[in-house]
Amino acid sequence: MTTETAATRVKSIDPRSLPRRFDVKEREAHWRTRWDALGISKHDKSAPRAASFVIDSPPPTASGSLHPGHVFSYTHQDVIARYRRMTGWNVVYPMGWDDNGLPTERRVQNYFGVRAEPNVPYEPDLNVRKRRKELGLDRDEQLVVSRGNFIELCHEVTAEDEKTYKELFNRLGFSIDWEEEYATIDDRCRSIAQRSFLDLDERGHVYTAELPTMWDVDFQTAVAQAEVEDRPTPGAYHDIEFGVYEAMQGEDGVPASFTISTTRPELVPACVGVTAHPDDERFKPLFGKHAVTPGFFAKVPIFPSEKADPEKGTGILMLCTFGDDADVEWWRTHDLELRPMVSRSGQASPRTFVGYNSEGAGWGSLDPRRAQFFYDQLLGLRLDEVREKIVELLSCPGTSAMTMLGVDVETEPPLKSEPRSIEHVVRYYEKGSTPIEYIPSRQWFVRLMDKKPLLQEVGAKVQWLPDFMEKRYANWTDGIAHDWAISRQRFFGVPIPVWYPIDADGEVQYDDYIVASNDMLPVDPMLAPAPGYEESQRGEPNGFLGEQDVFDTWFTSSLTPQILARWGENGDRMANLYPADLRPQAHDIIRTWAFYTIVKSALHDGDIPWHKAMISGFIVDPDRKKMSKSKGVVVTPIPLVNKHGADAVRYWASNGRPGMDMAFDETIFTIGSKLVTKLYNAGKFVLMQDAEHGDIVNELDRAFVNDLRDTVRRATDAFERYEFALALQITESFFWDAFTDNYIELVKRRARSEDDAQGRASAVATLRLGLNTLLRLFAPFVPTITDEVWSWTYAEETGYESIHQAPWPKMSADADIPEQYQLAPIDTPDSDASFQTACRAIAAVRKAKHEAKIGLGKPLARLQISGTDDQLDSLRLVESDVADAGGAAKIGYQSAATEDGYVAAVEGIE
RNA sequence: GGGCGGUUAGCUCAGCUGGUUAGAGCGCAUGCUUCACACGCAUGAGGUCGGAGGUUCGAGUCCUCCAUCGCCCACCA
Repeated sequence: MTTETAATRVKSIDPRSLPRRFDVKEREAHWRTRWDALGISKHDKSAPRAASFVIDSPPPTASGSLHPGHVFSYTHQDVIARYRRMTGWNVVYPMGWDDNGLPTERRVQNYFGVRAEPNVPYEPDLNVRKRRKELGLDRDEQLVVSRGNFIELCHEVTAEDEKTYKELFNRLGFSIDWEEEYATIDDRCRSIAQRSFLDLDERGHVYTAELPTMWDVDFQTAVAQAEVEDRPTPGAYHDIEFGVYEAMQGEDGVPASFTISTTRPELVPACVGVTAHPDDERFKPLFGKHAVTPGFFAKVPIFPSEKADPEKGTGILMLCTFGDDADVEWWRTHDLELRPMVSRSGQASPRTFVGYNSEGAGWGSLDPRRAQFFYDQLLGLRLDEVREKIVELLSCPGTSAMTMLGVDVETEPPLKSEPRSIEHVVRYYEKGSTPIEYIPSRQWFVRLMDKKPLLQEVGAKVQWLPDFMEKRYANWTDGIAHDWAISRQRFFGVPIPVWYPIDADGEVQYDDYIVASNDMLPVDPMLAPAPGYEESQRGEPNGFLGEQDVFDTWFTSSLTPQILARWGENGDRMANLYPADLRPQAHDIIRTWAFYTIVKSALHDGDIPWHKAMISGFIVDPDRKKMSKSKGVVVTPIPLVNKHGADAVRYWASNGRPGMDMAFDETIFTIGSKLVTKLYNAGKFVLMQDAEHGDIVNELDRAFVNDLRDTVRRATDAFERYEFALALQITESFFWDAFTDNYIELVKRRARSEDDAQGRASAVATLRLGLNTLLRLFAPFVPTITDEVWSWTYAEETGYESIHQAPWPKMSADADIPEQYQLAPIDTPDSDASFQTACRAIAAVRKAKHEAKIGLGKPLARLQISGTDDQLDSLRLVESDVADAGGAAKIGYQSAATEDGYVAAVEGIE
């Protein structure tokens, strides 16, 4: 762009004609439109990798609620993006929506009152509200719809939710390139997620298996380790007596019974073993023997295990299918029976008991008839109901294992005492409300347990900002205890692109699964037949079965760098955009988003997904609790923007340093507003000084420019280290203290002087250079007000219609900017400190005037300043400006021996 | 129990690789309608830098221990 063409479009205006107040809302709307028209957020698609700065921005969960944390971390990204653009980078700043997954499904369920069932047929043009009315459904009754109809409703809801986010992002002036918008459920992302699966399959990193999997019984889906959280939950210890089989057989020296202590009595029917610590003298005689469970009379092995804690409960415990992680581990290592009693919906499933000598399937019992009688009372009950019922049953002497000793023995109930209430920590799915169960089910997994060294190595190649965040990643990676369960029994997600052959006997051959070919993507195996089959063969012998599960949403969102770079598509841009430069994100999702993204890039190409990860903190309540978790008032961002304006909100967010949590404190918004006002007024004042400008020759001016140069250098250094909050602070303090409070006050008379043409021209030039430079330093933070002031004259003078197209101030000669706004080095051999000298002297004058109760603006009859001889020599260089600013005609000098700095003595005019 | 981070003026936070009397903003007190700005300007009060040891000529800054707050992980019988 040249000055000539720009000048025809941008006309300077007279600052005197500007309104007294800056109308924030009106001008912000104006500038948003302007930036769109100028295309400041667009990137050059032909630019080579080395010229581009690629931001792997986080796609928000569209159905999640907006909170100040979004404003906080997304502002950080935008500040970096704007800075990088000004420093000449081809910034690629996309935005996506993470819309698939459970949050959306849950919102649809609540919003429309529907539930999807896999085998319900699709209905075109279904009007849910009308249908509910027709059926006369109550508010809390769910309408059952097909998978296809449910997905349609999900799309409807996410489209609305995305609008809300987009509005906020636009209101805040984020310089997102909306041409690079994507949604994790769209065709492109579905293809890339499925392509990722095909590639992992080809490399042997995925497998399917029927394994005990963490399961949420409400949502009826598998969950991954990263989605699990611990919650303190009330529970109760139940002391339950088990019999000892060998004692019943008359063996000597073996106790007849022992008592375990459990918080999960409902799992007694699923008991498959008993264990205690090998060194525990109390139970040594029991090892190698067998226990008999109360009520169900199963004969289960008793074995020693180092993992049992003698201090806990009674020191001896029962193992079930499956109470927790440890049960799964013991089941695997000790070759125990499998007795799953919990259904996928969290109820007691139908089970048959058989005698130990019987043929066929069933659970072995020493007394199958009685076991079945008791178990049938539990059938179909939810686990919490099962617990109550079991407690009731075990309170009857008839359930005692001791009854197996013989009819003559006087027996007592197996429940030895009233349950003892405790609070313990229980695993929950983070979005669920019922504890996790371990349920054997067929799932897909990505092998991680053998990849830890690779993941550590790749994670270490990423530069983490701040650097200690790397330890969080390393910690999590080190603590991985399971492979990644990637299949979810949900609807609104990316289908897993596999089919299973069905043999002639109608058996599904899960291990011989058929994967889609690359040219089929995206594909839904529930709708499309497997390669080589006809749709008519679906579900038939010698036919195929389509996988009905979808991927975990992280499976797709972990591919955001590849999605931007269109990995494997027509128009693949991997060479130009991959790996990305910067991954900005919050620290709570290091274990998920950052971790899985590294998993993907490490497994696909053995390398990093991005060079740097900039981790932002949280917004916390004044009481230091995570805001999203607090029970207090939820602050939504749009009203904040309405109240304070985008620049002020951005100012607030910019004060948060990477990695540091920030308390939500509304006074910071006020400070931001004040800065905006000050920039407006200082801009008006400086540009009103419209005498001709000339060379910067005056001593004070040259020293000021040197300090300005120093500010630019420090702010730039801070930005290069991603310490934008520091850059802002450096700029702000120079603007406020040095520029408006001191420099402007020192030269405002000279800038209008009638008799010092050279000094006047120097002051005007310096004022304009100072404002021009400071505006550019502020531009990434407060884009509206800086562009507003820029537009008054700088747009025309420089040819940059928007400040956001202008270059960042450089310390060396800069051909991109008119000479009068360059910060070329200034040779000031003996007066580097002149500006500081003048500031200190004028401060002394102000203090003296204050103490003498003379108004600051009042003229002085006499002004005397004392200091050491050196100090006075230095002051002489800037004498006239200091005298002017102090309101005196001249300065009297008084030599002082002590180095207390300048001290002024003043006399007012009568 | 393990890891990480914080603990500096009433409040929110800066203090880089250790170096003179520890900084900012808000709040507070006092004064000023100075022709850009009262969403302003000026002046001032206010801190034994969580505690205890140690290294050093010298520590808010380094080391050790402790306390406390937060986050993540482990603990789930």
